[in-house]
Amino acid sequence: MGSERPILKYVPKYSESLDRVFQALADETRRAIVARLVRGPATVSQLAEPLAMSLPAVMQHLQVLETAGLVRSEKTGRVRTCQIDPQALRTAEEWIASQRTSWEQRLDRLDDLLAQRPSEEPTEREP
Amino acid sequence: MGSERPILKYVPKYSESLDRVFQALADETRRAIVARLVRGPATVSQLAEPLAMSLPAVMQHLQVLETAGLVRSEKTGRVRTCQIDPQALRTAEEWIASQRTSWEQRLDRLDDLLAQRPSEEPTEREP
DNA sequence: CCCATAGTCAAGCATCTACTTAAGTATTTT
DNA sequence: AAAATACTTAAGTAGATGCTTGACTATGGG
Repeated sequence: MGSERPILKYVPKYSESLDRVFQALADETRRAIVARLVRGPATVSQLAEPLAMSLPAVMQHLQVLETAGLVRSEKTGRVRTCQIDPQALRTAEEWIASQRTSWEQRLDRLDDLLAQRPSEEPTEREP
Repeated sequence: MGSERPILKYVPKYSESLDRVFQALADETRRAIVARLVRGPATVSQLAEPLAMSLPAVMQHLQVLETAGLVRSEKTGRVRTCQIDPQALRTAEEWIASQRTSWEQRLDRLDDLLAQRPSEEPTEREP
């Protein structure tokens, strides 16, 4: 109650695409598919082959990966060939990296403060 | 029936922790909490304040983040103070980076091949 | 002591997920 | 043309998720 933030609540909405990418990567099967495709294109059957589940299940995972923009695929004849699209992967990596950067910068500022004033009350608990 | 892989299917199981981290990051509210904590510790109420949901809902998100190892918290008196634990974030970043690296190495090898033999049958479905 | 604060616990509920099986539809291959 | 291959679609299901409300428990002032 102490603070005077705007009445309008901050409803996060700015990036559904990150939602989809992280959601896609949150499943081990889908990470396995990504890891496979990173080494080169593959057909649906090739992707399914080492996985302990039905073909339709694999297709559903592929759908999730495609919706997330992590994989693209193209059908030629009766064969669908899949490959990764590295852009979405980069987006996810960048979000994490930017958080880490903020964190590290903050630690640096903290170090500076502590170095300047060795016995001060820690600034930690938020102004 | 072309291939002769082992009957034993490859059941992915090696990293539940990546599951939990990516799952945690797959929600915009939780990413907002991480982004907030990256700038310094905060109490549960402070975290909840800009979010358009009930306190218990925020607690549940915090639970997810803690289980994923992204956040640690400690209760002093009646106040619980939360801070990020950057290690889990790094683990996720490293997984993504390792995939990107594999992808880039593969592209490099492909470039080499194409440079050596300019008019050969393409080894891949790749330009 | 009283009561506001800060957080917790427990149900309940509408979705969403990750599968499954069964039954298709195109394309080769023979 | 018939059979095999490579997906695709549809429908169903058990369990996980993201929220809610209501009741409850400590703590810290006044």
